Amino acid sequence: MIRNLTEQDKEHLQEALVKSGQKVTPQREAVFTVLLAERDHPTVDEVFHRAREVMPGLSLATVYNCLETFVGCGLVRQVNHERESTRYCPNLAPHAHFRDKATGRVHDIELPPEVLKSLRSILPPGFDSEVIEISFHGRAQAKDTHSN
Amino acid sequence: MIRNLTEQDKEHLQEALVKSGQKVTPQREAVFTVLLAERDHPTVDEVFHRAREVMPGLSLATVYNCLETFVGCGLVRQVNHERESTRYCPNLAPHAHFRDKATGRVHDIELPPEVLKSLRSILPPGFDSEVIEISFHGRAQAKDTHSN
DNA sequence: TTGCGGATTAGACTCATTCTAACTGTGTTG
DNA sequence: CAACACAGTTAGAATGAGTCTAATCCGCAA
Repeated sequence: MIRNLTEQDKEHLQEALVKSGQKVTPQREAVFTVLLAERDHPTVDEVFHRAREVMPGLSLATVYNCLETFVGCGLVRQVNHERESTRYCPNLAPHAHFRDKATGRVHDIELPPEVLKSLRSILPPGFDSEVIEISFHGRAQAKDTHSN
Repeated sequence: MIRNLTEQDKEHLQEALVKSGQKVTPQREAVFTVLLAERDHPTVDEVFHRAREVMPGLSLATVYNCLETFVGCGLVRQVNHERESTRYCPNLAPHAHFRDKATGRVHDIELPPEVLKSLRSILPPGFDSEVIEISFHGRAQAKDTHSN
């Protein structure tokens, strides 16, 4: 179910947008709401269909635009797996992704700072990395209350 | 320059193909040769153009087929970065990839077993991963004699 | 020599994403 | 108030990596 944004979420959205010189619009609120409602790493198309239930005139192009904007101002992360459609994830804490071979679902895997550090340490001198992406692919028999 | 396969490389190719019930063909040899000649993680298109210099009639579809076959029998790995074209890499040792923001080049980063182990350890029970992909994205001032 | 099956081929097709050009809505300036 | 600027939105066209299809090729076995 898509519920409304909490005051806190709204502030978060507004702050991030305004900080990077952009506006809060109904479409952006709708898309952001969808992302927070079900943290299951939806594709653009999934976001589009969910958001349409709330805002029927919304166009696919706008969903692409909104998501790009959010990525640009650090509100959400893109998750790519092989060449499948890009998915979006509002979890900003450093984490890895696990993609279930059987269901296709993506699960967040917590990434302890010391593991992150050991990863950074394998880079030879002269290599300076801003982004590290870690993705597992395999099977999960998890009961999965929440795919996050 | 594209030089011929060494005897060892040929055996490697033949063994892997035959083991999974497939044949050595001139096209497969040509594509494999290209991959080994310059280990710069070429895209399908790049492989196609390089291989054509040696085998002008070669078709793009065949290059796709060959590469898929090689991946299937464990001769090469696919490397994906965001939604860019898939690249191919004949380095089978466990390693991470570093993608240079400035040049777009992909460098292999050695992955020590203990780091790999610590990565595996972050998976909650019930998660069983066959493949781990690690990719860095940033800047490298490396002198780069060899992008491998 | 005929037939079988895997491999190759050109070209059509798919589909996520990007681009384009028109339009909207809001705020600003004269 | 009218004209304008301008970010955001929109529908639909365009792009391009990858896949599919159907015809052909080729080596080998009967």
